[in-house]
Amino acid sequence: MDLGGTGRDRRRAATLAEIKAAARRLLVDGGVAAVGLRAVARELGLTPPALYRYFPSHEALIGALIADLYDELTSALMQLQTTDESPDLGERLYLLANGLRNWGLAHPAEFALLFGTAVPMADAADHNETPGHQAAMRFGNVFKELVAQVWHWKPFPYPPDELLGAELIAQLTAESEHFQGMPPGAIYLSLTYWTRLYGLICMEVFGQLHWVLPDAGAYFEAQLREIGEALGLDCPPAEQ
Amino acid sequence: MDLGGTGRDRRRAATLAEIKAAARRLLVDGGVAAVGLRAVARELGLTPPALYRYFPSHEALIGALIADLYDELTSALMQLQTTDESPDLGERLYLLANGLRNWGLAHPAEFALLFGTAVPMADAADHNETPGHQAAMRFGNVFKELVAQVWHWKPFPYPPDELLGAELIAQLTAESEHFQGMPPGAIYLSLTYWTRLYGLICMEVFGQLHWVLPDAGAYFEAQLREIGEALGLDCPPAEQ
DNA sequence: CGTTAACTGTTAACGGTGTTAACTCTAAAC
DNA sequence: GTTTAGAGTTAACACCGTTAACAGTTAACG
Repeated sequence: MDLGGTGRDRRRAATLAEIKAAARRLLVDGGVAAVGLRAVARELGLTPPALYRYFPSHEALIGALIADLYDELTSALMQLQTTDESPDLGERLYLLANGLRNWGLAHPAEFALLFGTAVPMADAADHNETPGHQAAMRFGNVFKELVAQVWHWKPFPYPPDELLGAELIAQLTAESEHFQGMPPGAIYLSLTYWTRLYGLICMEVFGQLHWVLPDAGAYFEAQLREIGEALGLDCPPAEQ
Repeated sequence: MDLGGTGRDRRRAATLAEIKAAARRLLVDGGVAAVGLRAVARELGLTPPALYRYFPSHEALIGALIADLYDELTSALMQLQTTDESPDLGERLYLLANGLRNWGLAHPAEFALLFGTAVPMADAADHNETPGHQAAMRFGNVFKELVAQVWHWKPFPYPPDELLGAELIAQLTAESEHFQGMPPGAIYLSLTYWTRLYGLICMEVFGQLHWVLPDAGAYFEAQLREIGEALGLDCPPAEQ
């Protein structure tokens, strides 16, 4: 490791990292609104226009921050899996779910930046190839791949096609290649797992569950057990 | 109705309504960021400081807009129920769920303002008695009351206490009075219904489902059928 | 080595925002 | 008919993202 060298591009990379670190710092205590171009510049003793040598706009800076956060979350979840030695892939899914929740609870501001109100009316069909979007795809693939592994490790029973309807089956079949050849009914159950997990964590982190449950931890555990059993996984029972 | 009278307080109420109408208009095409104090003033030919005769701050204006939107959504959902003549309360729940979804899809900007990234780090325990919060409570009560009516109309089977764990049961029991005396297990199922519904609609409206399902309508229908059956309700089958 | 070019940072300025203070005018109140 | 409260104005402040023109340093090249 030859960090801090005198090379010019290394100095550039260093200040670039400092910028993103300052942006992260401002994000943590102050929310998304607090990470402004001038605030970041002020944080490291620079004048605002200097940042334009590193990012073409404020939006680009936020985008880079988003991409970094996605990658950080992705690698954290992947490391959580590889750490697990047991061959029980269901347990890995359990670890992934809890890992995502714990990350969100530990970093609410970052979580809000990544998952709060994403593209209400942006061009969805268009090829928005922003680095943040690519990082989000890599993040989504972590779940996709694990759930496909779980399926091929121990195929779980899934609802019959008649129960889901022809249109939904058609859509799910089109996505089969992205799920390593899983049948549409199994993809449906996997999607249910993801949807419920995502909704639960968002509601808890964003505080929309506090007005009915003071501590959503026990509720989350119960829900996780429920959706885990829907995938034929045996989960740890609730402690009495 | 004596609208448009020459009274001074009536003139005040009229311009107040105009302000909120302009804010709503800006919100619809442009998102939350577009509804600025100066933009609203510009919209109705006033100078920015004039608005301070009606709202103490920009934040208060947004708050009033939020409260109005909550009330609009609440009354829309309540009217949807009272319109239903049939004694099948399960169908009313189905109507409520679809009504919420349709409102979100029809008014994505308003939906994002109400349900996107709410209070990531705000004081939750403190008595934040903003009009928006009160309106949100009234909105939540629509679901609470209907689900309690459904329970007393046709009690549905619920998971045994041992399966949920002692801690969760304790929390749910504490909320029993808000659910008209429903047992904790039934409250748990009701909460599951709300959680899944909320998560589903948020993901669809915010476009976080497009990258796997082009049209989430069929998926929503299937999920609604699933969580409806969990409450012992017979839902319309999927059309083939 | 000396010159040139690229890069990093600066200052000054523009238009935008929310907000305040001081002032004018009009319409209700006594 | 005088007084008073309210609605609206202008001017200004501090902040924001962004751009243009300029200075200093540092690498590259003949």
